[in-house]
Amino acid sequence: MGPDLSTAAPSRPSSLTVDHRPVFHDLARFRSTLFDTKLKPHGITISQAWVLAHLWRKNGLRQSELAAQMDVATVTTSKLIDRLEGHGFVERRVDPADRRSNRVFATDAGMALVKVLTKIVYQVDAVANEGIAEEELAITLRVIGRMRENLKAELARL
Amino acid sequence: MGPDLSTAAPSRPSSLTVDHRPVFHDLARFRSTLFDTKLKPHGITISQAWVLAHLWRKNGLRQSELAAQMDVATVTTSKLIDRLEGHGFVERRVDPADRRSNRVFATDAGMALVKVLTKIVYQVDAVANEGIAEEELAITLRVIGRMRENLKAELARL
DNA sequence: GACTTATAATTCGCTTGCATATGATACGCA
DNA sequence: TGCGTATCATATGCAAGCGAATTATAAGTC
Repeated sequence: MGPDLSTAAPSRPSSLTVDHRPVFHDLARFRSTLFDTKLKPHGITISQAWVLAHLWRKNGLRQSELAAQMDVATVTTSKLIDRLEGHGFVERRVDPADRRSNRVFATDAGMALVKVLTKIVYQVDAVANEGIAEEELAITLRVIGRMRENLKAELARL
Repeated sequence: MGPDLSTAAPSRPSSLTVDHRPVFHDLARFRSTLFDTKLKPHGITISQAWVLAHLWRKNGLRQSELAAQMDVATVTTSKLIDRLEGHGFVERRVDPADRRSNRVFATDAGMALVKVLTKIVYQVDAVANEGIAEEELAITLRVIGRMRENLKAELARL
């Protein structure tokens, strides 16, 4: 006889409280799928689009800075940039001051996509937030942010 | 000049409200990483563990039923089961009543891992929920669940 | 100046996810 | 009975993550 997943009553709410399934994981997956569907006509994916958003705020970031800002491994940004570069949304230039580094610059076409991303974020949020009270939505976003920080800190500690 | 991501003030809270980064995606990623770290000594990943949790509730599910319950493509379960089977946590038996189907059965070793999973879920939640009021946590979990349903419905509609 | 150590990016190999195509079996209907 | 259609699992190929190993360059130390 295994642990009783169906009647477990934790002292405080946990992710199992919802329906004993990985809600956070599912939610992120569904969001990504919807984003990718909406972005497909523009030739990018949601992960690639976030790279452009970072470059929009500060163009010419080094790949390692990009990785740090996105909390992602450098190898991940490396491949994202490969694809963005392949479509002409971004270009790599070796940093003359440090020849190990690449500076990544969004092209005009790349910059234009940030506008598209912003619009689509609101579209996806509109779908996701349907039927949720504004007050509770605000609480949720704050709590989610805190959870991310908690987990990030724990992973850094390991 | 692109859209002003830094000062956009939507009429109601959106995922951009937090810090203009993909919080939901980050959160799921961090959770998975932490889960996989904790599960590694047991020889499974979090995705594989959820398969076992479903079999714990009803052993002998068909792969397509498993996929439907997990809201995942059948090809995904197929490969998860490959790996679980390779480690002896699960076994496939052709359904005598429908020779197209496989019935998937968790072994004793597989069943034992569900207990481990449950414990680790509470551990990860404990980290994630640090410093969050119980009332707000409850609201968040309910809201997250609703968001998942909203997105799932939209994806089904497309 | 030579040596060691640290950092930047990439390559390789792995897991999870998707879409699409294929082969095998089941089912419905004429 | 047979034929078309639907369903189950898998094969293939792609994107996004990760860790570990590798190469090139910088930086610090003796």
